[in-house]
Amino acid sequence: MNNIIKSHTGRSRTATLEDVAKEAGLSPMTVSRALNNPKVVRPATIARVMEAVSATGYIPNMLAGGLATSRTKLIAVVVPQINNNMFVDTVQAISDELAARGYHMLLCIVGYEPEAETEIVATLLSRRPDGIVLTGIHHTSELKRIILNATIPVVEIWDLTPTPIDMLIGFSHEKVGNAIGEYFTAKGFTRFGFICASDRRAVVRKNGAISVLQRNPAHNIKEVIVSRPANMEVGRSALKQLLREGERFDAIICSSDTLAQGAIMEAESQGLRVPDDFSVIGFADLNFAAHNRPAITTVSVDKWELGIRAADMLADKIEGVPVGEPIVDMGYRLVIRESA
Amino acid sequence: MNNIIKSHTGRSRTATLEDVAKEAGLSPMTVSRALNNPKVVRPATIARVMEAVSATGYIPNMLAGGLATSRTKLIAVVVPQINNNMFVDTVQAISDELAARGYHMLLCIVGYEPEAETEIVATLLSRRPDGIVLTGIHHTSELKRIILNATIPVVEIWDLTPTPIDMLIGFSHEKVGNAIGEYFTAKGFTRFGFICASDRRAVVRKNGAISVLQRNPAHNIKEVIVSRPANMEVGRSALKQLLREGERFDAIICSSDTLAQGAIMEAESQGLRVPDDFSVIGFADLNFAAHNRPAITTVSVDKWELGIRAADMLADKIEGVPVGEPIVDMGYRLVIRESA
DNA sequence: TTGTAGGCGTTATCAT
DNA sequence: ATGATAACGCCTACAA
Repeated sequence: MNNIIKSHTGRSRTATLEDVAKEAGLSPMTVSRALNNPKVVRPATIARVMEAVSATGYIPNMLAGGLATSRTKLIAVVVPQINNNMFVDTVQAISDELAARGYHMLLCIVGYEPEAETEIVATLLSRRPDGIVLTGIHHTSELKRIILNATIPVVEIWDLTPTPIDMLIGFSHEKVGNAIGEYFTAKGFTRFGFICASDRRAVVRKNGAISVLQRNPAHNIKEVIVSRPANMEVGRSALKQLLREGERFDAIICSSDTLAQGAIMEAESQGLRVPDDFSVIGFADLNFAAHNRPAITTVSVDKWELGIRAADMLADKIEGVPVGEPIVDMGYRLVIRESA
Repeated sequence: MNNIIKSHTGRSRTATLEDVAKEAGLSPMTVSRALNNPKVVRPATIARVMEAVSATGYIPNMLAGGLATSRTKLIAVVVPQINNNMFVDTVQAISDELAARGYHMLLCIVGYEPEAETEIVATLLSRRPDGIVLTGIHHTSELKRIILNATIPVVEIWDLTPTPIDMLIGFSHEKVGNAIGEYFTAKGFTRFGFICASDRRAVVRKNGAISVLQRNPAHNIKEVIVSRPANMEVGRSALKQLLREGERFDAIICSSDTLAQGAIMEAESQGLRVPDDFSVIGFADLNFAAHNRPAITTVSVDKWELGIRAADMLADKIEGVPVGEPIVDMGYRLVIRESA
């Protein structure tokens, strides 16, 4: 198969619609229609086109197509991190669903600084994506301005607010925290240690829990804020720190299952037993939580479904399919296992 | 700021170079140069342009730019999965490095079937990426044909072969297996259980180990091949399966640290001690391996550095910077900790 | 240092 | 059902 076209300058280039058209003895426009809107083309013609396509090794140029139609079939996805287990499921779900609907995913990993996010999104928009997924609800006003100006569908994920930029799917971090607080209040616990990542949503969960725990006058709370990444090692050393001064706890409340796993490891390495000596609770129901020893009590959110639905909301809106509620509360589930 | 331009049809559109040019009283070409090649433009002119840019809210259109220059500043990255901990570090490293060099990342998660990969890469090429990262060295010949025809720089990662498509950075899975086999041979172990993921590279590692272990006539090997995803739960149930018939082992060889962690959990839940009752070894040195109880003995590869260098090789080649060796062996390191 | 003309590869629109 | 023409927004190449 000879599918490198020699241009008149002698340089080889990749085949274009026009090359295919020549090969098939048709006009470029007919070839374009055969490829994108076959219903309106005679079957025999389509066959000729297909033959010419494989003869020339034609691969459509979506830059040109996008320029002509203002539709790129590109979705930009902006997340703070992917190597912390929190967002990978959601990202993979978004990717899967978008692929199934004929979109490609431009993935941007921007860290936790709104300013960095703003700068990167501005460059992203120069790709003219059909839609954009943003993590969280806290963005610079500059970012909001840029996005609104681009008049592009947006889904914010992983948080909740009555005033999203456009669409939103997530859950209330404050209520997650409240639920944890209520669970331990009901148990009559009073001495708490928090191991909290230094990101905004983790802090909201922590404060949600504290606001409930404080209703009990006997409450006693110690906090350790850990820097990212919130991995197991960090969980271990945070617990070490909490335990250092001989303090005793009823429960250790961690802002992720990874930190909880680390805390449990550290406890056991100090000869303490979870939940006998104290309880440990995590967050997110990461894939190991149910199978840890002890199995980790946690608050579960359906990260996969969240991604699927975010992708669908976006694709629906782009394609003019009526989107139901633009604000979706995915809820959460307190999953009681062995550790608390 | 009034930055929505009304076109003559009355519809609002986003600003173009021409809008900026009008605003600044210059030609579009001068604006383009001020933005992309400021050295050749008078500073005062640049200032006028910048003012007009922010007055109009101009965001460059890279579709048009890419069409004109045949350079997109886009890199396609193709990986089988991201939610198994194996590839996330590498992907994030690639993303970081590409961003630093002014590229965006089109991420495709294609699973483990070469045919699916082929199909998706074909659609990817219609974005005219400047380069492409492929995971592994096993691709369909169709894929190779398409890619060679596109004459686009390629880096294959996470494996080694003398005959890559273009460039390559990775390590030898067979040698990783050999190293594990030799380690246990030296210990005089003879009874082995393998917990192996059903992916091609994992199987190569396993066979690399077995080929060494078999030199000892007394060897005794049981295998469990687990289906993806290779998470902790799967590791637990695989060990359960190995132990079911009362069989005893000297070592359990797992194709990832995640499986190893699961195996250890299961062992302890059955009252067995690692490494007292048997050793367990993993692979990849995932972030929890060093901090597990017992700390997991594993084979470490520098996943982050691999990603950085893959991105750099690609960017260098694209930009005409001389790339050194097109085939880079990242090597591996047997990290002996507590579990074996 | 700045401007003009033409083309990158596709599709919308109007014509046949 | 198919074709011709004119955008889409930018940049290369040449001109001033």
